[in-house]
Amino acid sequence: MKNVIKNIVLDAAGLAFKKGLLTSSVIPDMEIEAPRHENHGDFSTNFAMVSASVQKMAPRKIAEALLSSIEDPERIIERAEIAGPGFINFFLAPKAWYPFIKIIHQQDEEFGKSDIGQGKKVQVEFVSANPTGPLHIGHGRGAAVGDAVGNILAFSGFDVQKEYYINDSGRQIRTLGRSVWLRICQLIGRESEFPEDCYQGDYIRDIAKELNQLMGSEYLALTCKSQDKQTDVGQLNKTDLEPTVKMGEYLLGKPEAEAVDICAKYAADKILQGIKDDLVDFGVEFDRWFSEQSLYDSGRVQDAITEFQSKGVIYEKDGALWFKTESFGDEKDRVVVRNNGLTTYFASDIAYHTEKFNRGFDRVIDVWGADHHGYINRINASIEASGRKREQFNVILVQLVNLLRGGQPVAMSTRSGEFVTLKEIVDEVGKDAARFIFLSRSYDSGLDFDLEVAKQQTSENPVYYVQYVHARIAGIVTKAFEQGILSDPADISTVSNSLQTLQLLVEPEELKLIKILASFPEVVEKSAFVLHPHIIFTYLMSLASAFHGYYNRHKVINEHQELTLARLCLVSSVKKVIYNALKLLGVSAPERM
RNA sequence: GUGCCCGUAGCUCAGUUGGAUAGAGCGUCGGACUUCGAAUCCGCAGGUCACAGGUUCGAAUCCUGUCGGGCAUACCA
Repeated sequence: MKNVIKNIVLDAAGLAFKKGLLTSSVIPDMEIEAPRHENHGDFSTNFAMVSASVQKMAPRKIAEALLSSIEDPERIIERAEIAGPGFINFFLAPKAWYPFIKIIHQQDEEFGKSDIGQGKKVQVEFVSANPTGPLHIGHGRGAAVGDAVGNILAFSGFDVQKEYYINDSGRQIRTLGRSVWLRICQLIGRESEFPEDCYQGDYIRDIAKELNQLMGSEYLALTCKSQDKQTDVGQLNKTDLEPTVKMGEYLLGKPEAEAVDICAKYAADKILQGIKDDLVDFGVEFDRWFSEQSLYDSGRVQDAITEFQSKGVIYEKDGALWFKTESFGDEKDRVVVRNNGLTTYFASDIAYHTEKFNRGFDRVIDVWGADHHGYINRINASIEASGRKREQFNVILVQLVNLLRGGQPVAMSTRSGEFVTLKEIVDEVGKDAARFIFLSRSYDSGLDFDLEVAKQQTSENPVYYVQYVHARIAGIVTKAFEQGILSDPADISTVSNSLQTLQLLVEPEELKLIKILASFPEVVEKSAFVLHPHIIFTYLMSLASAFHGYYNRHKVINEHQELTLARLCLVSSVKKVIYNALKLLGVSAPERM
């Protein structure tokens, strides 16, 4: 609709110039927007104000010239007026809006979809938590944001791939192995200290216990099974592993380094599997799980370093290799290979991001916790150094989540291993409530997540407010069938074709509802453009509010047959849009609650 | 010290490519169910948009500075 108005304005400007009412045919960037206040019309443009300097005329004079040249054969515009410093406000005729109901019924689950992405390949990488422990609430927010952004972009015509980067290489994995190994040692009665830098959580004990009890044959079965996975749980010298020997005893007979290695691989695989399960329960599915180790195995890390060396952006100093990130806007240069010969994480990150673009993505989006913001500059540097444009890479920084219970902060400490996991949260409050709350606020702001509020089935909890609309409408439609008003589900969409019937929808609340419905595609587009899913949340709240207000004031099923049909048609289009919007956020739309 | 994010109603936050009288939820108080689902609605009250300058027809929005909060500042991962 916005575009329709824009074209009318552009045509009018051209005509006004032709008629000599305007002095210039130049049209500056103008805006068509839906004003905040209803008495400012359905749409408003600042055309006259932004044109003042090129036209060398007063804004109001320009507005008058424009209005006198407007052609509107369809009579979409009921009236237009000049207001304030030179705004032109358009009030649309009701009949301009009714066709949207038809469009919604026709397009159904496609309504809101667009092609602004033009099929461009976009990768959204998110969560990517180290497989050294279960996901916690912060990962949950990142998961909800990344998943929703991916959905919104896909709905907007991008070819989206969702990816999880597994940090399955390096020291934290060895630490993981050591942690499990030491717990096994404790289990089998061998005195050993448990250092502070090891993972303290109880899940380490559980894994240790499990691995310790595993028979050789069971272990072999597990490793075989995981061979087809992308994560490498490791090659084991299988020849000397007795099927009937417990793994604990077996490991005891091995050199410690090897035992730690086996523990690391077993634990990482186990934890990763847990992460995958938790994400599935949270409604998040990735297209690809990408292993950091694979970058080393395939030589891509070395290739990336060599490539940058040949481009002259990597140099040697103090026995280490440095990437000239400072010349790309970073505070200082960064080490990629330490003087002990080991690569830093940055090295594999460079290789990974190079690899992403080599896979053909036009655009790469990373979702990170806000505590990683210091890495933006250096990854940007690597993107530019590899010949890509900085605009092709976006980082979404997700601020921290404060977990509360009844207003009181829930103590969490990674060091002691005492933290509430995502799984516990999903188990307690449900996937829908958790996701909806995660997406309720801009990820630029910290978020208070109160478990008690998230559990409440009251108006304090926004997810029910919106889902209730969907269920309520489902209830109304069911009722209409029971009363014989409808005999076939197709009846409703048949009505949507009848402008004559829809014209019975004259209540202000009805027109307001239709206008909100009609704006959904623009809302999705904006959300995709700024990569902010909470815009969909805000939209859902206003749509739900408009519906509830309407419902409490007017009867959908009433004594007038045709009006009833028109209203059923309207509310079922509300239901469809609620469904589509919730789906973008990964929240279900129940028929009954 | 430096960099990034934030500062809007009592609380939690929308408002972000600059627009007109700054919005919503919660909380307070008062109303609405023998009628389609009250997990709902209606009404009242609540503001120096942290502060001070600047940019212009116009600033919560952009720029500079100050104050306050969070995060980050490794040849750690």
